[in-house]
Amino acid sequence: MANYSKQREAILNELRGRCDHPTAAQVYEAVRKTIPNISLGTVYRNLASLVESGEILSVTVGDGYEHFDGDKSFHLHLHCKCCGAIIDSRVEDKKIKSIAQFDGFIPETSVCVVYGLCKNCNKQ
Amino acid sequence: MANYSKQREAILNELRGRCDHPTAAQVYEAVRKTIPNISLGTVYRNLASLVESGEILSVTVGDGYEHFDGDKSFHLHLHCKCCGAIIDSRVEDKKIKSIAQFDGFIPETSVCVVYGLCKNCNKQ
DNA sequence: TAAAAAGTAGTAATGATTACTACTTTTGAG
DNA sequence: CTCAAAAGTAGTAATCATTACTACTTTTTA
Repeated sequence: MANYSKQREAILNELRGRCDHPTAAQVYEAVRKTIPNISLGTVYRNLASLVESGEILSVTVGDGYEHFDGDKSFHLHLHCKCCGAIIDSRVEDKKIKSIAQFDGFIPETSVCVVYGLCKNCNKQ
Repeated sequence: MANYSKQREAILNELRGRCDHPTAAQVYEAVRKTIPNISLGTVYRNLASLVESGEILSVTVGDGYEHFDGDKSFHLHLHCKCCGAIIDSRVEDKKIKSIAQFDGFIPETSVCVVYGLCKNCNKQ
């Protein structure tokens, strides 16, 4: 379905090689060092297809940008409303509420979204 | 800080009186039945201020719209990639992975974001 | 190895959201 | 009460992250 392309490989490698949550524009800037004439549209298209195929995650925190995460292992994203940081938190089978004690972060609200197929759509 | 306005009250009531996750445009259409000349910009501004004050939640599932939730109690949002439905799931102190059995939903990936203040910003 | 399928660069267009302006409502001190 | 400052609103214009489009290139496969 999805053919190989060096652009998509470079985008995936870039995301897997860093532990932050870059935006499309930030991925673009980074990949340009390897593929100088890559197009921003190509970055957007490949990020979307990598999210679609489940190879990366899309993280939205309400700052006006879509963020991308090459780490699919389950973890929480602590978003500081003050500085805008997105901090990874691994709760490893503990209850979600236990994040209260994580590294001094003061949680206020949380939103969890699980992506998949609902009962009806799974039947079809 | 935030003065009273009948527009914001109507928006908050609308969100608390329904159990889905409407977009700004859907809230606008609904509130227009009560306040016919309310402005779409007013809806956006008040939704943002209600999120800011923690009275409602913003839920993003990657469909290009910001969704709003008047129910602040902790629950998961199951987003069907096929029909686009956003289904509430109350796991009530259970482990996140247990959502696998929820009502026939087939989970594929999940993204949890916790909003609050990081250690550094809490100091200041 | 050639043609169909998929992908790309570069640019134009889209549209959800935000900003702006003149006007109205709310608030609270006098 | 009352009136001015502060906050909010309607209506419209502007923004800008993201998507669509087109001519061209790369990948796939028979």
